Amino acid sequence: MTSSRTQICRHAAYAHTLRACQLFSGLPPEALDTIAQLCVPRRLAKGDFLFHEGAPAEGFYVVQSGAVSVHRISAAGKELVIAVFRAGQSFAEGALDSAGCYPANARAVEAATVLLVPKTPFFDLLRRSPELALRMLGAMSLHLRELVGRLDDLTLKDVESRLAHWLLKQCPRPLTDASAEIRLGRTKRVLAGELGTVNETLSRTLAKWRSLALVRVKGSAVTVTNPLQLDALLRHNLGD
Amino acid sequence: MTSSRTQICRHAAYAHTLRACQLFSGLPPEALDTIAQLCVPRRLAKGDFLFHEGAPAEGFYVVQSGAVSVHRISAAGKELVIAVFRAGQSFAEGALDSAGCYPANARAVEAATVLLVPKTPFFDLLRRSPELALRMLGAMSLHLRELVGRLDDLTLKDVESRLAHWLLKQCPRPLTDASAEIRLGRTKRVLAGELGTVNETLSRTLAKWRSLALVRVKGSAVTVTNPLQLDALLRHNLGD
DNA sequence: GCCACGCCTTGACGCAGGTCAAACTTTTGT
DNA sequence: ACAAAAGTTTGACCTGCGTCAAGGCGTGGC
Repeated sequence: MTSSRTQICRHAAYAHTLRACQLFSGLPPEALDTIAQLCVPRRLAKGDFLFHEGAPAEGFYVVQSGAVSVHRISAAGKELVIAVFRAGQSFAEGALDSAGCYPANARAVEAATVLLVPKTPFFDLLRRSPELALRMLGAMSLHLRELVGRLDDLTLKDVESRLAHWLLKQCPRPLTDASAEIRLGRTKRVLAGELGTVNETLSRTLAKWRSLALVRVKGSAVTVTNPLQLDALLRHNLGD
Repeated sequence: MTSSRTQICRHAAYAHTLRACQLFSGLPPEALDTIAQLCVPRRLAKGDFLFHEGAPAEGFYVVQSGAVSVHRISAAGKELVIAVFRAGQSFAEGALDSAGCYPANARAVEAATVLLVPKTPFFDLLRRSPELALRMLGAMSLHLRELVGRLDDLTLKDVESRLAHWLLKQCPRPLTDASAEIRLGRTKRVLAGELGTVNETLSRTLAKWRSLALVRVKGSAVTVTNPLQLDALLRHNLGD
């Protein structure tokens, strides 16, 4: 039957995606296959929601391609970006616990394909494979760390520092004076959101830096003329 | 030998503490005993550090009594409280992963006793007991949720709303007009820290509410005269 | 080509709330 | 019990940044 053949072919592709994922890399092939059997693919156009806050959790996800933003929306209608996940990353592992509701929204910020790993069967798998469970623990621990990082990004630094920090993270070699062009890959309004501010403030900050010759801006590409200088500014803002 | 007797007695006490902990409650007694065997007690005076950011992780902890604050210190020397843990709660489960460094500091905000569950032997236990691993996953997932909650607490609301929200969480029956006395159980400075502000602002907010007869304050006890009114104020702050 | 719509930029303005300082109160150690 | 230390309150001040509004720039439709 061709259908079973395409089936097998799909599963092989899934297994390949899973192997590329931090969470599962290095797992024995048969384990990957077992997990691949469970996976359900989801294709998302830009802007599509994968799930909403409070919706019953079906499982967790692995990104095959594109980008998915996990965020919350406040009562006042403002959006807080918790994290953006790209190919090879997994998210919503927290959905595995009993409560069974997603605590945030997920929406594709660009066209994306993801694999859903359904909760219940995966749970059974976990029960039988401590090794896998340990990996899940590792992944969640990592998310915990990143979340903590985001927390003090948002609370301990002013907008200027956050932007400097973000730009330096994108630089290939941040601690040299080699100028680097950075394609934002998103609208400035969205970037502002990720940094916990609004586009006007972002614009002003870039304008200020432009006048100091720290950066050059052309459309949605920012050239950091001298990463070292930017880093110095960052340190000065914090340490003083 | 008396020493072995006191040993056994200690372990029994540890097991008791563990059972009282969300993470382990309902586990079969022999499992508790096994874990209790591993535990190392730590006694902390107020202000003592349990561990520092970047220190090699020895394991995770269960609070027996008192309170421990997990926090980071920014380059500028400011302190961000990530969470405060009290009797029956466990923390630093993230330390179990490979990296092996604590990502934050832990300090007793009041005199406390905690049990250290050392990483390596507990890891072996996990490897043999999927059930236990699943519980750990649940616990971490919970922490993840709380952290997310903290994230938008800190970013989406103003201080007044955060305090209102916090007080309402402490009310036994938040959506009635039954006045409730709330013992803060911590210094106001610490509470301010947990809310992401400073004591002056906290003080001012309470003063404002006092003048509106929303609360009465006596020492470190706050009486919410009418939770419904406070809730209305909260909704107004957000929704409008 | 031209219009319209969305983005980006810049200026003006207001305010929540952090900092500094000074007085008062409560807790703690001896 | 008393002094020292820590916590709390209040006032005055200042600043980062969010909001509103007005104009410029780029892109796609027709």
